[in-house]
Amino acid sequence: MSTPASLPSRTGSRPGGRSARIRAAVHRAVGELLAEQGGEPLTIPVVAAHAGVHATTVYRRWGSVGELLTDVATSRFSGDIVVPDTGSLRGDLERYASDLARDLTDPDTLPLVRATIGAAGEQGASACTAERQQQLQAMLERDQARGHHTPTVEHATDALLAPLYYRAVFTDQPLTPDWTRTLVTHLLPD
Amino acid sequence: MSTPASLPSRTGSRPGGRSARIRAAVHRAVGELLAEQGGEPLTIPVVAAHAGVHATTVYRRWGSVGELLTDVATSRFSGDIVVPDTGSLRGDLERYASDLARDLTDPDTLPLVRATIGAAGEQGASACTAERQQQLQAMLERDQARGHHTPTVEHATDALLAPLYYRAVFTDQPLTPDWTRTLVTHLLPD
DNA sequence: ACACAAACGCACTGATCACTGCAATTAAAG
DNA sequence: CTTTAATTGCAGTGATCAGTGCGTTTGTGT
Repeated sequence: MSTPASLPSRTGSRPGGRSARIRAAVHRAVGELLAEQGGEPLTIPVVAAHAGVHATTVYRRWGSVGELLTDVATSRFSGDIVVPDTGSLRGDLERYASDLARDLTDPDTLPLVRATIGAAGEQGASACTAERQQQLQAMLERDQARGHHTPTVEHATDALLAPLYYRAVFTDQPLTPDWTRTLVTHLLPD
Repeated sequence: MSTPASLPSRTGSRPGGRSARIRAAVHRAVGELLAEQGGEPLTIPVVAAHAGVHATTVYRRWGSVGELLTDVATSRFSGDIVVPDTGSLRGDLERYASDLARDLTDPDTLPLVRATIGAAGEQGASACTAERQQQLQAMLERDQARGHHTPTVEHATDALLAPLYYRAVFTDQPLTPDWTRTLVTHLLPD
């Protein structure tokens, strides 16, 4: 899945090779096209042309726009947010919710999420949120290991992830810092 | 926008006319095609053929798949759930959340929501949730008129609508009755 | 019944899309 | 350096899509 990092071969699949460069160009093209003309249907020939690559290459590597968007979403939404470690669960969650809100506010993010959901269905949707779920679980388990009373992953998902994604995807209301703090407060009333 | 209901003319635009019949057939075709082959891109010629209508008609009446899906979602998600009146806010919300959960669990609903979001962006997304927001607000205002301490629409949206839609759209977890009741309990701890 | 307007069916057209062999280039191994 | 495999570029194909002009049908008003 990911490129091996400890292979100092002078040639080949190091992260500047041709294959990797094309992949990056296509990913960038998808993001730019979605940001520009968010509503219009994304097709492979258009993406390929905008990336300076032949459509054949895109067809062979990704197959369909759904798989392409899933791939773009997976790499776009992995590693972009780090799990904070402030010492307290409240601090961690406030920081994490704030980071996630900023991420979702990025003008490029929302069109990508919407297009991925539309073209790749459940697979695409999980590509947008899979890592969030894991990160949230990591923070909760760490707090539980400290011997605290910790809300379940299910409850935390309902109280934090769900409102953030819902407001971003389904409404046009802004994801303000005050509001994200309120979400954490409702989850942790103590 | 909608057909006038108080015009008892013997002919014309009563709800069985040709125009209305075609509209219904196209709407039904969209639903069936999305339910069958949820992932594949929906095109106007395919919808028209499946509805037994010529593609030209669909192009002229709706213009694009985005507008068509927005129209389908709007009529599909309006009037399908009635605001309950059990006498207490908790009863109303539990009933309403349960109805909404059942609605979102319908095999035809989810593909429609996802496709509409993908093809019509923010406009499509709001077509799926606009009425929910109003209905929730109606229940809250009615309770407030009784002189009770009522949560804000914002809080209720975060605690009910958001988890329901998030779980349906982004995860594969089921929307069980127990879980929906838990959502209401977390919103109304008294 | 008649005239008028609106909506639909039909037969097209240009453009784009998804896809397929084949040659050329590039990367990896001996 | 040579060999071998994988990836990409290229040109071309059938199929589908989006859109247009025109005749016909359907609905509305006089």
